[in-house]
Amino acid sequence: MAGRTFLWIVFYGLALALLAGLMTWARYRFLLIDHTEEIYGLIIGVIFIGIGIWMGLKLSRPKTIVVKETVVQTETVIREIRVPEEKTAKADPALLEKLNISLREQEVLHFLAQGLSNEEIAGRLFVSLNTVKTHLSNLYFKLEVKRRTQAVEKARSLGLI
Amino acid sequence: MAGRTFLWIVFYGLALALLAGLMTWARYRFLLIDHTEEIYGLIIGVIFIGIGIWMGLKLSRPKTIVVKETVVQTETVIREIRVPEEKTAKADPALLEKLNISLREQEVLHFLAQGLSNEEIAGRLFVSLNTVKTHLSNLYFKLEVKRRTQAVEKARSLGLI
DNA sequence: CAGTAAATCACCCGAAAGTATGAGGCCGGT
DNA sequence: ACCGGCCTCATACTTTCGGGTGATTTACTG
Repeated sequence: MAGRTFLWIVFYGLALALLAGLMTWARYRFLLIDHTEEIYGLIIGVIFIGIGIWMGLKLSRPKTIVVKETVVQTETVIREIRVPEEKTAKADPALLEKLNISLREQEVLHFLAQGLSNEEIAGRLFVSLNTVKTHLSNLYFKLEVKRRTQAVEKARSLGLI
Repeated sequence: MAGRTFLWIVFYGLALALLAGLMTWARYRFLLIDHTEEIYGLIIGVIFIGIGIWMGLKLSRPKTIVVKETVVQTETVIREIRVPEEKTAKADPALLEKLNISLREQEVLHFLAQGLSNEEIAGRLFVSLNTVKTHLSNLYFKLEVKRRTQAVEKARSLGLI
């Protein structure tokens, strides 16, 4: 993702230059107006923060996950590290598929089992609280449970955790 | 989500306020200088580029997700080590005493781990909902957790379950 | 290209969970 | 007899969850 980030920075620079030019132009254009600078500062601020946020969201989207041996990726995976397994070591392959549990849902489930709140999960996954809720709802449905605690129990008993 | 969006808005406001302040300051500070606006532009650019980059990095920070025993990450190598968290195996005797967990609390914990709701636990123990809540509160305090899911996790890692 | 699935997010609303505080009864030890 | 721990319950209030609905974007597939 480094390359992409770099590109974005370049893009940023260009945009900045453009805006600087715009400001200079505006200076002569609207010389009479009073709080020109503040206004343009605000506009620029808004625009740039907007760009920043949008950018961040864009960048954070592509997730890479490894399930079992399979690497599912949307972006570049630079390195993989294998952490020696201790236990667990079972039941994932067809089970997940059978239950139709998506990647995102797995991630949510994972954090759920750690006792994180929805808010915290949202933070970890860089998505909104509402999104987490949606994933959870779907997860509950697929696991046929009603509460998060039950979901954890079920997942545990199924070896999903 | 309301929460996060709200945060962003606040952040927005703060950033803009900061900017406005900076500009006002700069205005008096460099009143004599000619290219004031360019300087503003520069400052603004720097600040917001900073913000943008920070956001970009934060949001695109190599996330490491552990599914099963495998860790994948993008970019920088940050090792995520799964510590078995004590894994005290069994340990009930002295541990319970050490944690000062009473009988009733143990029972509640037991049902908690099954994914029962407070209402259901109250039903099983033939006490009121409020009583269950009280037990839970005390339990949370003794386990140093905030939520039921965490309590279950902790109890599990401590071998209380 | 239409259809579908996944992922994202929002808003509303009611239910469940959790916090804080107080209080009364019971029991064992000093 | 008093104290402290445990169990019980209540009231009041805040926060978090979960359900329901709808919408958009992206990507894959027939």
